[in-house]
Amino acid sequence: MTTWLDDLNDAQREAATFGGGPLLIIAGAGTGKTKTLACRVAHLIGQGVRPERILLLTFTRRAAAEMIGRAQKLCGAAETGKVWGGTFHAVANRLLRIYGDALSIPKTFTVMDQGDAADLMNLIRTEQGVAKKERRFPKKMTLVKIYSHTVNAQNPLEKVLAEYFPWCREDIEGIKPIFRDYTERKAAHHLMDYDDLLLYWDALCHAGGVGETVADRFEHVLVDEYQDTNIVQASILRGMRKRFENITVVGDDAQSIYSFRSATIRNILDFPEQFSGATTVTLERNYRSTMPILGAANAVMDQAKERYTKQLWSDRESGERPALYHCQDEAEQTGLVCSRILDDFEREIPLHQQAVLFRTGHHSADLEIELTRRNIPFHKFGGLKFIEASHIKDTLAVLRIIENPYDAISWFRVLQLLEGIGPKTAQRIMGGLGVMRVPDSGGATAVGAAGGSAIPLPLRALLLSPSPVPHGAKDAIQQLRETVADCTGVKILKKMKKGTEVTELSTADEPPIAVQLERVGEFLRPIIERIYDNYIVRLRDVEQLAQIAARFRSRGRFITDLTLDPPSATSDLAQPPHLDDDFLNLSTIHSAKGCEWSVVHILHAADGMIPSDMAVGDSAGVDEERRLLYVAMTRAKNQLYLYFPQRYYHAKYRRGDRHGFAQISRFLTKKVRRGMEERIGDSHDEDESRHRASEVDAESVRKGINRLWGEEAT
DNA sequence: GGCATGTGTATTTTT
DNA sequence: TACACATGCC
Repeated sequence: MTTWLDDLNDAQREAATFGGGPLLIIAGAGTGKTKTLACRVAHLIGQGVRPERILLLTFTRRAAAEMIGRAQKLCGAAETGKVWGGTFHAVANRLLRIYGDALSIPKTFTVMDQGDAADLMNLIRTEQGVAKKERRFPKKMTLVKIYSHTVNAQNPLEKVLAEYFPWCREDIEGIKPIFRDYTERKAAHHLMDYDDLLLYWDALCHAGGVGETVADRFEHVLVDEYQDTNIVQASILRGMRKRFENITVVGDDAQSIYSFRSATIRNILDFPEQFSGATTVTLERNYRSTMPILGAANAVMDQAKERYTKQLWSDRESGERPALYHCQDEAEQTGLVCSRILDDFEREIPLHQQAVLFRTGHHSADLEIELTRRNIPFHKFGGLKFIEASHIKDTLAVLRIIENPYDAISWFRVLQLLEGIGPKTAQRIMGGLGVMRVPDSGGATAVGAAGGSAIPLPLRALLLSPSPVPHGAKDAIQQLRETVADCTGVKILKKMKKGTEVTELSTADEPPIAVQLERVGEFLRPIIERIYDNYIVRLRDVEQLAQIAARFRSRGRFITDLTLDPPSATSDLAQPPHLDDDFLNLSTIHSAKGCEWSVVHILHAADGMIPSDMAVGDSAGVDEERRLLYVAMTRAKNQLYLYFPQRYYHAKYRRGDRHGFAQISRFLTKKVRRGMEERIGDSHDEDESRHRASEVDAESVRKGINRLWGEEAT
């Protein structure tokens, strides 16, 4: 028997060495889920399963890489890296590029992120003129959300509107044709949104013939974070398991926090029915947190009406109780967090063992400023991403029209960057180039089979002919033309034939991708300087993008990888990573999933923040916010701090006054707080906060006095 | 008609 | 901050 199995407890070992057939592992927070799954992979390989016949579906690429790495260490097999690991979306992309032919999907399809989807939605929305009606029509983002909900939950539009978007119910007749057009256009322009990746994978594995081929590629399928999968994903798994019944899913219903992405808890609850003969193993022993932390987290979850009963326990009895700080306002919260972090750092807890968690990306804005001021280095996960910045999208759009010249969204974006070209002219030009014309053979091979030498139609048209361009934009178009030519290795030759000038194209090898990006950067520089305020930073970002690109073999891989697995922190881009650097972690709670730290700080434990007042409309929303707090609390190993700023200057609370008083999060009930140590965040530790305290106005002084005999803001 | 520019406003979470 | 919408300019 392999010795590493001795490290596992009984339940973990049962799961890791389970023979075959469907297996459901209910794994509470910190119960060694990753370890168990990694051991299972190692065990399977040890049993002679070929690594490339194992499919490991995780929530992020990072999680897959970590598990495969751990498995490799355990079983020592060099080829462990051949395990297919990644997110559902990334795996779908990989399979569709191999087997897409069967569904007439062109190999060079472009993956759209949510922003791209919104752009396309907006284009159609404007064209159909629905926006002009007297009623306010749903905005592009709302349309994308409605669409995504509809297809991901496989729910009729009417129901989705009634249930999640009741204020858009009357617009249903306007929405229908937009969605129809949206679907058609994606096909015509070789575009796939995130939902398509799943839908086509589902179609692929349920198709006769090719479906068996795809499914038989894998002997074992393992799925992590199963509580956050949706109906389509469950269907994919059924399709993938028509012959081999070997499927393992791991999850925790108490940590389901992605219902906004149509994840349904039913998948995990109904697993035994969907895969008959399933064995269930429950992991209840928590190895992560001290008992006081676990007790507080359990007390939060005890408020939930419906839940899978499992009692997490830990033998880590010692340790402080979680602390709840009542602060005057956000400034005091910021000061306290900084002091605590530095204190712990002094006590030799490195920064990377500490994390600050919050509900939404901008909740950390004030803290980020202060951290920067005090020279405390940090990485931020979640929130606005590098890739979503408009100048980065501009850069990628140029690459994308070269990669997939039928990508109308990217053309539309790029053309409008040129001075003198707005939406109308852009569309006219696109018409002239033939971007809107679907290649005749209908897709499967039209672009792919053309091979390296032939230039796809729209590019050819751009390089050769002066399509209808307003005079003012002639120069700009010429710049674009030269950029595209340089990036594709095409030479534009002007020759005289029979007295008239003829333009010819000669193809050569494409320059390396780093060179292409440099060229695109050159093209964009004057544009970025013209249209954006803080262009210096943005230009630097574009340069940084070129650095990342250099790591990729092909332009296509680079573009797809960036949309499917965007760098989650700006610092992911720093290259090469300095391992000895110590960074504090800032993260949205969603992005903190699966992580753990010695010390965790949770900001803004106020009603309206956690739970977010966007989510308190129905009880399901409130339940999910509660689970969110639970996830945040259970990230902590040794110390947990929560902060409740009582006063907000936010406009939302403004009612004739400059500020408003908040209420403490409804989840921090008396019972929960009994397990915590409540502290008034005053100025015992630092000059800084003493200084702040002296600035408070009379009202907060009275407030502060009241707090001394326990009266709370209500 | 179509584009550039200015003003007001609403902002969750992510593949 | 980025977007939607309105106005003014060519």
